[in-house]
Amino acid sequence: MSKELEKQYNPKNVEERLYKTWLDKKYFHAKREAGKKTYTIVIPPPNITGQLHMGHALDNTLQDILIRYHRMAGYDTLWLPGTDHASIATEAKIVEAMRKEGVTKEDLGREKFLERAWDWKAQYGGRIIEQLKKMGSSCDWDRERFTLDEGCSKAVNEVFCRLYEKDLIYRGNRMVNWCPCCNTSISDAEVEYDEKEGNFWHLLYTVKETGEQLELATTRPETMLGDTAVAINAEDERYKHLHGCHVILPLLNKEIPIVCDEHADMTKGTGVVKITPAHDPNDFEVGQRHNLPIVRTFTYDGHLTGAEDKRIADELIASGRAAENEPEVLDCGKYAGMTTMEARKAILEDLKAGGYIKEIEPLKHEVGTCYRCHSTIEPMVSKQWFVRMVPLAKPAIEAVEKGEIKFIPERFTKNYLNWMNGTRDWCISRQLWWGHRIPAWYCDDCGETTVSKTAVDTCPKCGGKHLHQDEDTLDTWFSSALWPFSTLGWPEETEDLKHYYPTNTLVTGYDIIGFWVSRMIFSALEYTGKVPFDTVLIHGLVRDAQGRKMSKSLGNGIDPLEIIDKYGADALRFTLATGNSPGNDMRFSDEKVEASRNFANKIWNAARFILMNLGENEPAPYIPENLALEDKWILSKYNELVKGVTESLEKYELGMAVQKLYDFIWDVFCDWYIEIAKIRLSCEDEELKKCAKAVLVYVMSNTLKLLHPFMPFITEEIWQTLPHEGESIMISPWPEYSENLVFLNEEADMEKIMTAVKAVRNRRAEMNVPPSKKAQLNIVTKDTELFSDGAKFFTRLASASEIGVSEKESVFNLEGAVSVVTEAATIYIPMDELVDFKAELERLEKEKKAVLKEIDFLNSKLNNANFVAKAPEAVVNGQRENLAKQTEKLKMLEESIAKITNK
RNA sequence: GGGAGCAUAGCUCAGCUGGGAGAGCAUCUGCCUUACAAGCAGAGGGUCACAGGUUCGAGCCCUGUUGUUCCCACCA
Repeated sequence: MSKELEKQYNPKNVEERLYKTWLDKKYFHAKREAGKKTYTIVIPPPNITGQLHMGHALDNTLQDILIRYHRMAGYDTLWLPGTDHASIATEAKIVEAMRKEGVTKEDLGREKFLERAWDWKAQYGGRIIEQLKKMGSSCDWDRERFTLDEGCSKAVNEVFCRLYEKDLIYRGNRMVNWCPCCNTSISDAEVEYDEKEGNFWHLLYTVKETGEQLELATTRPETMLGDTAVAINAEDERYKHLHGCHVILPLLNKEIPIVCDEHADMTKGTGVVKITPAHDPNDFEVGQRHNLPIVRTFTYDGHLTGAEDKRIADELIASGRAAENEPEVLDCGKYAGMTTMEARKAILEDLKAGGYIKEIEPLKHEVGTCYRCHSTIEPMVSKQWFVRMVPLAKPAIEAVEKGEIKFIPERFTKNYLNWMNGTRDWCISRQLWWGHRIPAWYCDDCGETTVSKTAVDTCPKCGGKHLHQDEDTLDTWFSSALWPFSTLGWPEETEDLKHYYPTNTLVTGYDIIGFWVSRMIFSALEYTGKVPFDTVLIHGLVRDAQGRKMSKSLGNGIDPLEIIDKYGADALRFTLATGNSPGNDMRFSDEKVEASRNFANKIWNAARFILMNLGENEPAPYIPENLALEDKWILSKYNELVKGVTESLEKYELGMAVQKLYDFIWDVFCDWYIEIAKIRLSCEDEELKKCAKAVLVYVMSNTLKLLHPFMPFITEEIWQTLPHEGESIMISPWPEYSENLVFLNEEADMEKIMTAVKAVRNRRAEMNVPPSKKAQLNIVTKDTELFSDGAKFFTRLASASEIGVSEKESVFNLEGAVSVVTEAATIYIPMDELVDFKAELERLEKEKKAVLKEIDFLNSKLNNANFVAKAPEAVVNGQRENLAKQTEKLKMLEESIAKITNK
């Protein structure tokens, strides 16, 4: 038979072939269909530095589930893919690669360096896209974008110019976080705080006027050369006599003032603080308040400044071109050229020699580090471009407060609002080459700054022709912030933009709410006047089996591609989608993937079984006329499944949806329905056979559709092999809940049979009776018709040989029979030689006791007037029904007991 | 210092708006029952962290405690 499937599911024979077919048929391509509702997701663009890791795998699995579901549910669906140029991260990698060749950026020059960067992009950007495809991601690859491509760059320039015109972007000397390793400024958001061992050095500065020694403490003694004051609190009684006095800065023998400032906290240390406006954010503020000079003593690459540095700075200041807050530079003399750590050592030695150190106190403290290279951040006064955040944040806060954007789970709303409310001006310029160059030109003749979308060759102020463009590039997140609309063509009013914007769902990890989500929201509101998306689905981190973060340094990362190779993409996707709720971290282990792989295999074999029973030219799935009890039962269950899965998906409860599918397919369909269907499949009546086959095909085929978003490959492969209508499962219509498939009575009847079957199996297992040993069953029940018709189930599922059904008296000789009691029936199993009547009696008594307890409990509840009065009617009725059932069961138990005792 | 999450079976975790706790893995027993041993049929195992409170009723809501993880914050 041509339709025969292999005994085990082998993803390798399936995945690549199907993905290619889907691509060839353009199923992923969004066609802007008139009259259909749209559903859009833009991918969080992976960095071109990396390769696919588990975080991407999770993120993209969730997106693909939502996308595939909406596509089947009849939406005009777009999943827009792309990559991020990742300015600082990529540049660092390229510089590192060059270092191994002994080449520096400066050797190469900007142009050649950028050529190298684009080569890098071609190589690694392409690789990560290929990896996304291996996951089965149904992205519209015809619309693939890159944050540094022409359109996105155009959007970046447009935004920069607009903000500059509205005075929402400015340039100035401010305190920024400087990474001496990456040699660039970074934003506040990019600083990570690590706890490090350090010391508190207590230094002594001499007061010029009184000669006394003023004690102050610092964690960074190497900054002392840049001190331009010491601060005390005006209220501090200890130092009131020093107001207006000066201290002599050790080593430099320089006189600096003592100022009164609220920053000096009387309760901490000695209450005296040294002030280094050029190299500490707080001190910078103090300096501003007291008009203190700003003396820079560090170079931007983390060394102490020398004569040449001073000469350049002096020249600038002398030229009159210096901006506000332009720092002076100190020639650090013997310390010039040392790294900051070398300088710390040398300065401490000299201070010690001079008797300026009173005490060294060990201290653990949080040190700012660069989120990319983890070097210690040097706070520096530097001339940078900033985005004014307060006016931009306001509408972004309101949009979320008004519910125009929903976070799932909801608690991340607070996280977002905290971030937005606390945000300070955003430093967007980077001293890097790989990125969007800042569209600002400076006139060498008059110093005028011109910001423009296009290159400027004439100064609009003085008409001068000597202009140069700003050397810096923009923070990589500046372009990511525009991603939801720049990728759709903004600032042009493109058809895509009109059709697919605003997008619907953003799927991302909680770790970049501040970096990315918040910036997209304020950007979208400012430039497009609309929210960029209506829902933010937040997921957690994928950790290793021990719960540790996966990281390169730990070497505990699990490569998704290896998992796919070993277990298949569907198993990986299923693992990532299951047993996991929004916003929570999850642990990843091979055992979990194995369970998923087993599930795939289970489905595969269910399909094999069905196919084995089908002939050639079977009709497309349909519901036959002559439905049996079990057919109505499974159809009703299936119908509930459609409802449940759809509702869960609509509520973004993907883990819940997938759990429902797992339970239905394995426990309901395979373990019960297929087994029951075998009864008719093996009978002689062609009509009955046909009916069973039809229901099997119908339920299987439609359940595959429900599962398709989660496990796209195996579902397509099987669906194609089964009788079907249409080209592909992925463009077939999503199953709908139908009132015609509600069979509550049949469900209840089937439950009675199943409970009885389970009870018989249970008794047999307890007594270690192997399935090969068949036994008679004598069923005593009020539902004689149901159980008579259902006798076949017991033969098939409960190892029964003969079955007798009666309302009262026995059909068989019940000498030496054990009994099982359910709410609907008492079943006697004659198996004399195996029965220990004493044990049997004990067992029955035990069960009776349990039922009595239950009845007691229910009675106490129902006799509680408060409960009956206040609880919902349905709950009360439920308890009443249960009581009736238990009472019936009690009666039957008592009869069974009587039979044994009366013998 | 501020904020948030988590604490449920031996392990990993579900449990949606409060109506007498579930899954996978692991353990134990019996089965190669003609789709599947990556399987089938059973079993054992939980004071839902602790203490109060609200309620007819709390794993779920409120308060506090303990443990743990994360985020934010300029402590010199």
